[in-house]
Amino acid sequence: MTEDDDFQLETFLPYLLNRAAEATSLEFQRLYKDRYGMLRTEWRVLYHLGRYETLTAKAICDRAGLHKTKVSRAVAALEKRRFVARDTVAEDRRKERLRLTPTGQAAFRDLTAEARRYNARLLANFSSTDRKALNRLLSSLAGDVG
Amino acid sequence: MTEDDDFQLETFLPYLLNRAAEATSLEFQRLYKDRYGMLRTEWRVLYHLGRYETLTAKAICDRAGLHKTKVSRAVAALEKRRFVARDTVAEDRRKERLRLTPTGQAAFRDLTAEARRYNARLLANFSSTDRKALNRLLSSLAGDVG
DNA sequence: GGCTATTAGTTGTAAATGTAACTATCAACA
DNA sequence: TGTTGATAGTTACATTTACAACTAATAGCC
Repeated sequence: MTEDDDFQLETFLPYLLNRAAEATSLEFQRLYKDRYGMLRTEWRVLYHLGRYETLTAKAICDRAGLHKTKVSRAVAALEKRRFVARDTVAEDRRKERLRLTPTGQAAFRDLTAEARRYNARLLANFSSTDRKALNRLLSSLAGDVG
Repeated sequence: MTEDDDFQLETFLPYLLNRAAEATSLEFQRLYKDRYGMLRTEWRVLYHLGRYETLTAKAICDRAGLHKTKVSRAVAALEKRRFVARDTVAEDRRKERLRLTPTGQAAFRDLTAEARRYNARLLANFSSTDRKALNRLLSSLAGDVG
C-alpha cells in the first residue's frame, strides 16, 4: 500500500461529521427526551410550530426537510401528549392547521432556552473566527448556497 | 421575544452538524449499500479488519466506538456474505479472531479507494486553511483531545 | 478444587425508521 | 357532471436499532 493509496477513516469527512454530530447531540437529546419524552423529530416539529405559530404538516415537511410519514407520526405523538392541537382547514379539508397548546408553548420556551445555553457552551471554547468558520463550512457542506 | 432570547435552529451546532453529516454521508452510503449490500456498521467493521488484519469483536468495539451487539450483528452479516471469516482463539475460547476473506479484502480495497476519491471531492472547494480548520474543529467537537 | 465475579459474544424484544401502498379530498378539464 | 390526476395525510410492513437478558468461558481467590 503506497502512501498515496492510503486511506484513514480519521480524515474521512463524513466520519468526522458524524462523530461530531453524535457527540454534540447526545446531551441535548437527553434533555428533550428525559424532560418531555420527545424524539428528535418531535422536537423539530415542536420547534417549527413554536417559531411559526400555525403550519400544516406539509409546510413542516418542506421547512424542516422531513418526510411526511415522520412528521405525521411526530404530530400524532405530540398530540397524544397534548403539546399540539389541530383543526382541519374548512376551505381544503385535506389540510390540517397545527398549533402548539399552552403546554407545547411552555415546552418550546424551555427547550429553546436550553438550546441557546447549550449552544453557547459548545461554542465557548472557540474564537469568534472559529465560530464564523464553523458556520460557513458546515452550511456549505450541508448544501446551502452561499 | 427579545433579540437576546431569540433562538434559531439554523445556528444550532448539533443541527448544523447533523445536516452536514447526513448530506455528506448519503452518496457514499449508497455506494457500499448498492454495491455490496452493506450497512454503515458493516462498512465500519470491514474497514477496521482491512486496516488491522486480525481483530476480535471486542477490539473492534473499542477502536470503532461501537456497541458489541452492533458489531456482533455486523460480523454475522459480513460472514454470511463471505466477506469475513472467524476462528475461535485456542488460548481463550470466548474470543474469536476475525479476518477478511479475499472477497472482503477486495471490497475493502474498492471502498477505501472510493472513499479517498469521495473525500477529495468533498474537500475540493475548500482551501488548505479551511481543510485544516475543519479537521481541527470537528475533532475538537467530537471530543478528541488536542 | 470450587465459589463468585468478569469478560466475549449472542439473542429476544420493543421502539424507531424507511418505503410503499393506502384513503380522502380537491383541481382540471372534457 | 364525471373522470383523471394530483395533493395531504395515514397506515402497514419490513428493516434497523437500542437495551436488557442471556450463554459460555475465564480469572481470582478462599
